[in-house]
Amino acid sequence: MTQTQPSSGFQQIDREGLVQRVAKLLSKAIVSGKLAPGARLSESVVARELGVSRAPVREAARLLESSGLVRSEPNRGFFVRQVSIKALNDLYELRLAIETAVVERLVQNWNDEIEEALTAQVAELHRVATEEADIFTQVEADMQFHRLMCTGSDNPKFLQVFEQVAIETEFSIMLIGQLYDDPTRIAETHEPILEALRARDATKAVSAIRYHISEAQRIVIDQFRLLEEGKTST
Amino acid sequence: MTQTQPSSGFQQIDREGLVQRVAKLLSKAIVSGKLAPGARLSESVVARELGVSRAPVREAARLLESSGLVRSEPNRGFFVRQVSIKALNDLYELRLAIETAVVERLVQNWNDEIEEALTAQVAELHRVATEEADIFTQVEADMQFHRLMCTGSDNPKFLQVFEQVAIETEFSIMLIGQLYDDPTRIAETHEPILEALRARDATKAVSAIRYHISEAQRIVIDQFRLLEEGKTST
DNA sequence: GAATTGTAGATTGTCGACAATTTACTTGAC
DNA sequence: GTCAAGTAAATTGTCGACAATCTACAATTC
Repeated sequence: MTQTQPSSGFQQIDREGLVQRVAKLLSKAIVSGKLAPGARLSESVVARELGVSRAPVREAARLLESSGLVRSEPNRGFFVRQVSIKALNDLYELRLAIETAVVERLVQNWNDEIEEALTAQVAELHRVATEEADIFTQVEADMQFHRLMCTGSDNPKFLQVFEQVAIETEFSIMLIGQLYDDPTRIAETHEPILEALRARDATKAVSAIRYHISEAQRIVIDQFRLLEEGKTST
Repeated sequence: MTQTQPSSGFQQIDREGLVQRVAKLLSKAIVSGKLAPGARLSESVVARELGVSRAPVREAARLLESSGLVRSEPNRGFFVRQVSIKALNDLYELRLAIETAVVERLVQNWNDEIEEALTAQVAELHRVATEEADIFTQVEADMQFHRLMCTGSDNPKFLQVFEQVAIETEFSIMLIGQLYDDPTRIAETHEPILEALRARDATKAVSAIRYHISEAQRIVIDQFRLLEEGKTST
């Protein structure tokens, strides 16, 4: 057993398959730019580098394929998918569709538990903005807010789709995080959503999330365009 | 550009990995009820039965996991996920969110090519309703209409999500197909959507798709409830 | 010299085998 | 009789090896 019974405050250890760990490492390498877009993702090389067999690498790659980070060609292997401006646009269009539906459901399902969780997360967003310098932590906190909303929608399928695009989303939020001079700005942009939800005002909540995501979309794409120009001019 | 060289009208052959074929077989077995919901999906048994190694079965199972048909527990293997009334409800809520966004985009992107494809597909729906007795063929045609809409939205991510839930959707449409006495009814329910799109009337198109999906949702769930009651009383 | 064909090297696709883990059963104590 | 611990069978997780396929380059022809 994995420590179910009486339980003396032990933490769940590892208990995460090799596949998941490899997948996490790979996605981090891709998002951070260590693996160039379009680059071939050789199974043998990755396997050798990580000191594991090719089987878990293959499965991890297929996992990443379903989340859109890599694409596979039969008998040719896996390639790092390149994020284009269009891809980012498409990503935000999907998020808009999903999260609009999520907040609509949230207004219906609203309860103290959800309110507490989201309120705490906004507080956490403020905390990491002031106390933590690390951008990655801040991005994680941002993601967590949206993840909590999906969880609270009581529709696992919404959460599933969110997790599917989570890595790319994280990547895009990273771009925003680097843009804002003042990190507290990130925290503030989430407050109108929470307020509208608290008031259980569906119309207001929908327009709040639409505004939130559209703004993020604009910023991410502007920032990405800058990044691209810098790259081509080198 | 699926036709590059001089080309002498040959058709693309198979070119589909063993993994994909196994996945298709498994999903068909699940939705057809051959594999009971909640049942363990033993790698070795499936592998032996299909005459292949366990590796492709594993990968196929992981593929099905991302499409929600099976769930995996570490060190315990894969299990057939059971479709509950709530799961069907959730599925249709997701479809509603996605396809609403899709028709909104379709109105913007509308062009002759899309119009032709969708018109032809409605005609095909009528054809299979009258000429083909096979329910499966009819369901395939229904799916194809929605798939074409997603493709036409020019956002690959919408199509991706659609394909993710495609198998479950197919399963649910199968229930509808069995309900309608008159198969042409299926074809007819798609016409208002196409008409609204032709008129490039976003508001009308959205309400048409909402009506279409909501009706399907109602029917599927009623039908499923009937099926469940029949099962428990046995 | 350009285009096609042939060949060698590398890479993926699939397999069977072994180690780690879980499950079902038996045994023993209370 | 019930519960716990121990043990054996079955199953998954991982591995290294071989076959099928692709890629790049050399050889050949026009």
